[in-house]
Amino acid sequence: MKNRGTYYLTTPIYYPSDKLHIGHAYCTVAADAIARYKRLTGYDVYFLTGSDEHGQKIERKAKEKGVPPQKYVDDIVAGFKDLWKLMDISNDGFVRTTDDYHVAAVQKIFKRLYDQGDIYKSSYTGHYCTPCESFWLERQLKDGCCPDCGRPVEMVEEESYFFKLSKYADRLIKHIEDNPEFIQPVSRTNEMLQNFLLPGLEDLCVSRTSFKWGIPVTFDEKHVVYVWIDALSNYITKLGYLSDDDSLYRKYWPCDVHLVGKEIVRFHTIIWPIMLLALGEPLPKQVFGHGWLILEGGKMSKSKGNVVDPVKLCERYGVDAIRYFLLREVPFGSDGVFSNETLIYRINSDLANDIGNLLSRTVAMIDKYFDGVVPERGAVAPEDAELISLFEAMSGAVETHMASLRLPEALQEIWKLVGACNKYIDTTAPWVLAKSEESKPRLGTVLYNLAECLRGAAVLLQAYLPSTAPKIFAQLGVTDEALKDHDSLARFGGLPSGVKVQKGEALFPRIDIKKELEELESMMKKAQEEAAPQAPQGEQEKVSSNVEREAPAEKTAQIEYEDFAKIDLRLAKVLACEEVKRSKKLLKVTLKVGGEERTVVSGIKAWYSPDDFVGKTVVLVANLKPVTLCGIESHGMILAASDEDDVNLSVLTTMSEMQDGLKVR
RNA sequence: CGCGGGGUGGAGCAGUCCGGUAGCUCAUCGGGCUCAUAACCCGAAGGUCGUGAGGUUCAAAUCCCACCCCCGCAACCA
Repeated sequence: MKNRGTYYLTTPIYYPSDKLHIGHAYCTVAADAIARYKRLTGYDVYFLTGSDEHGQKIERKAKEKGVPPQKYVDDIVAGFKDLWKLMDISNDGFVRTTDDYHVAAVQKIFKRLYDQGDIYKSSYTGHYCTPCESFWLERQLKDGCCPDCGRPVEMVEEESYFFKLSKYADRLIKHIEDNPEFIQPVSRTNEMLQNFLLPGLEDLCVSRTSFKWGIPVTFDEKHVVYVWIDALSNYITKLGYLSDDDSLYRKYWPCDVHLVGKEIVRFHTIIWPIMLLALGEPLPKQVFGHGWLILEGGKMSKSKGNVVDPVKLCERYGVDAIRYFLLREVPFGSDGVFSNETLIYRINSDLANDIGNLLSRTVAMIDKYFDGVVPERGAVAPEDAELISLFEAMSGAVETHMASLRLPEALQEIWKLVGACNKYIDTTAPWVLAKSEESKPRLGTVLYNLAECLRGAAVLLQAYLPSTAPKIFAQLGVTDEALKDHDSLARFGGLPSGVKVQKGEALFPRIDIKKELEELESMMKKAQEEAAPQAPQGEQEKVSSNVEREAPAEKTAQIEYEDFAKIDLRLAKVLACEEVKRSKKLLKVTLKVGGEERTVVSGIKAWYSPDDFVGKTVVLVANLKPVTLCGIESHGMILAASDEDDVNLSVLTTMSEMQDGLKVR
């Protein structure tokens, strides 16, 4: 096989605050298919995935569980590795940000950027807004006051290190403009330029003192390195960057593709390249932002959660069925829909009906008419020629699509041949040929052609369905490794006559969709009932991400009556209500509370129109700290009840008419 | 007027840059075949291409204008 050079690709490193969901699986399976394809076509591939293990959220979760953070992440990351093993992921490396080499390299990178003046300490001297609990940079202030609430800010000392993003912005803009391939799909390029790069970048906060679970800054022990430098640099630390042995780095960098979710394109196309520019290293050739798997019906995720668990899906339908679905269903650059129904339709039509059945009928006929021995190939009839040219065009067509990472289209090319074979059977009608001895040679040719086409499809399928391809080879009696090689696709006719086929199990059993959906339905109900008492550890409706270190919801503990009494609940009458412009969620409500009039901003626009409200009596948290939302100061909070997914929401009111201003207790 | 993407037969999409028979997959209906996993093959029905009896043109899904709706990102569900 020819050697076409190196190919380095990565997935994001996932955050082990929870188990992985189908979206992570999607990204990793896509990367795996690319990696396998590149290996198949003669590249020296390095495929990296991993885990991003630091941060406040992990620290907190570990504490809740009562285990050290390291132990906590060890357990979850073990689960990551199990999943990738289950899903036949062929990664060459797995980077953990708690690994020694990573920690050491990050510290060196941080120090280096500091030494050369790209990272500087800025002790936020001054601009803290107590009500907002926010620090502000000098230039963010409005007339010297908090840009959020407009109050004066206090001078408070809270130090942090900053990275001078703006210093390299011009160079990055030029690079992006000169290299249209850099951000894919191209539509994202505009988004990055227009929204972030051209308006001007803020310097980036790259250290924290508010938590400990991170990589210490060597020259300032109070600080740990914040997510950006810690997580993004994984792509080079794993290759030995700044270590004693950086041979992998020298071999594989710059990266060919960073495959990332569209939500983190920004970090990978702005922060990461600027880090590399500052380090004087070459930029990755491409950052590809894939779409999401959207769960059908939007936010019904938690109820579906148990089925969207990739482990459960693989157990139920088989790894390759799930891989196929993921690779086939999400179009280039946009989102795909996941539902049990679409999944089962895909499995049935493409896998069971088309390719599975094709193999089954082909092998069965060779069995029946030629005692299981692949027959000789005779003269080429016109309908054969058509099939053969399709075969010979296939690998090129797949290559074209793979070059721009259009995986669904690549698969479709293979299925074109599969479809043509099914039609070919109909046209040639082997069962008719079998009736007379004189058409036996023709029958042999037909069956040979079918077997050879299947072999060809299987060669390419090694990249996408790594456990199915060998099954096809086995049934066709293909053992010679050269016949599994990509080079063998250039010319039709590689399969030798005389080999024995081996009828086997159906590749993909057909699923009875009605029964299956009913069964899933009842499973779901059961799981819901079981899960009900506990806090649901939900899937997100949008999936795939790392670099998401937000504070989690706390469990509600019991409180004393005195605690409750601190809350001043009052009845309030709605005098006026209007929509807040430029806001999807907010209504501005004017309330009468006893003798007092107040303005409250409430996030209920999705459920109520202003007219619903005027004249109603609502319950107000009257002694809540005021905040500014969308430029309007809100004095208090209106109580409302809502279900888990915020599908239904109702504002609380009184059963009978009561005077506003009255205390609620 | 924050930035971007999108509205095409029942569903999901292609076609729009470079105007000229509206195409694909799935579902539906009819037929064919029997090698095969009730699979496969052929055919049919089904579309005012978001709206404006708007502009340009011999000709608009495609170009121009106005408006409506959806979905992301950003900013705020106290």
